[in-house]
Amino acid sequence: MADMSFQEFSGRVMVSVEELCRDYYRENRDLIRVKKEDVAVRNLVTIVNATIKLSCRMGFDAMSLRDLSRESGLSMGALYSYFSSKEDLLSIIQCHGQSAVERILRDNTRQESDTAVKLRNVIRTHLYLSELMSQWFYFFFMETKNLNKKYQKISVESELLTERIITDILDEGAKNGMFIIDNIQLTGSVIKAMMQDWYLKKWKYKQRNVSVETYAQFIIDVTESFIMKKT
Amino acid sequence: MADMSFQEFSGRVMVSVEELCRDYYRENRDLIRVKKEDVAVRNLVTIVNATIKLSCRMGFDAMSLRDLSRESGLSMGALYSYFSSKEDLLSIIQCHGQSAVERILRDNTRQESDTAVKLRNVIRTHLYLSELMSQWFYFFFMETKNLNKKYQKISVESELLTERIITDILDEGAKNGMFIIDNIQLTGSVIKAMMQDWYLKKWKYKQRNVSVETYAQFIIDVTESFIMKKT
DNA sequence: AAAAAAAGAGCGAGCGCTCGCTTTTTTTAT
DNA sequence: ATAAAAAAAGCGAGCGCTCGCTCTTTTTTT
Repeated sequence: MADMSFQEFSGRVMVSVEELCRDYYRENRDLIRVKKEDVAVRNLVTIVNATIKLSCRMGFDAMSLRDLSRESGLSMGALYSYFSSKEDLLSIIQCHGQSAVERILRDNTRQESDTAVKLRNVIRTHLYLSELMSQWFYFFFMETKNLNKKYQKISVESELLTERIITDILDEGAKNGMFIIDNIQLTGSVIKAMMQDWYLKKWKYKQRNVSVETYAQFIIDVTESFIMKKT
Repeated sequence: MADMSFQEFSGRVMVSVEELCRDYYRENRDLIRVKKEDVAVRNLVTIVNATIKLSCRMGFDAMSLRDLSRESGLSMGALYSYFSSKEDLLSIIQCHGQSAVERILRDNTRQESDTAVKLRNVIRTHLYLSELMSQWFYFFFMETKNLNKKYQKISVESELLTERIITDILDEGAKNGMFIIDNIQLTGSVIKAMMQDWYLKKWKYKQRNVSVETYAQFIIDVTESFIMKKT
């Protein structure tokens, strides 16, 4: 349900980081030198959170593994029990992180018959999530360029999927006569651009005391004024 | 004039890079070990262009000075005749680059009495410029975070100035009754966000064969549908 | 229940290497 | 011949990463 509270959302996200780490652990038991799942998952969560935090402050490239060691409280050797290279660590967070985001979005946008309501819900849900995971979203955006080709492709597909979710709704609305849209793909692109600004320019909106609810409503207003029939 | 051709624009931009380097050279004759202005400016242009090119490919941080040496055709020692540190090089490009952009924008958006026309011209001009200097704009956006506090502040002010140019026109239109706008600042923000998407997601629009003219017109349509009186 | 043995997890000095930057040598232009 | 400019060589610091070792926890034996 898209109108759920921030608290509910927040809970899901925290659970999600642990799930993400557990997924990674189970898929890579052979590479990870730590055998006990509980210990491994706990430390992975610490490592991932520390990486996101440092990367948002100084960039993943500029972050040294000694920085990460200090921030996470784990030694160099311990870190390398969980991943095989610095590049590997980046891929893990990008890949598993983005699929976690997709899962959360899917779980939180239920079926809805009215197309206009559906569009509003999707915009709001995306924005709420990007508020709660703003550091993750910022990380995804800024660090994609440092990935190898394979993971870069996955990242691009993730970007296009989000856009697709929007354009599918726009398409439905155009077909059932609820919306009037000349260029659906471009419309989807700019909606995504406006949503993206929320986490790329967080400092600006925070400084101006713009809440995510205000921003979401504004994006919805802009969108609807463009696609709804003028009466 | 905002409706000038791409060729005219292109010329101004190229001249501008040279001007930028000449300005920097004249202001820092004492620090630069190369005495002949012509030689110095020619090499500075090469260095700056190579830096932008490599930074957009791999990020400024990841670019080593040996990479830059290879790309520019100048030796390590020669490079350090032109700037005093890698950080210094970043600051030079950011600072002189952004003020060059501001100058170009000022020179190319002449006075215009009709507020609506003025708004259209500004949007189009910004987009055209960001197309011609897309690598520069991308560089400004991605590398701001690596600047020291002083230059970071300058960079933020540059971002806000661009927004201000738009909100001033929105304000004028709201006052003379041409536009109906509830939240001028947020409106300016999302216009800027949409414009920014053009150079942040260049790969996407190129892949879809969206021209900058098409995109500009679309942004103008979205904006006007939101702020113009519905008739 | 206590002691012994084994397995798991963590540590951090140190390796090879590349980085930003400097100094020395060579080339070019006047 | 002299000075300017560029190339070449080299420096120490800090990087990602490894590995020998220790400490902790669990399992086995008595």
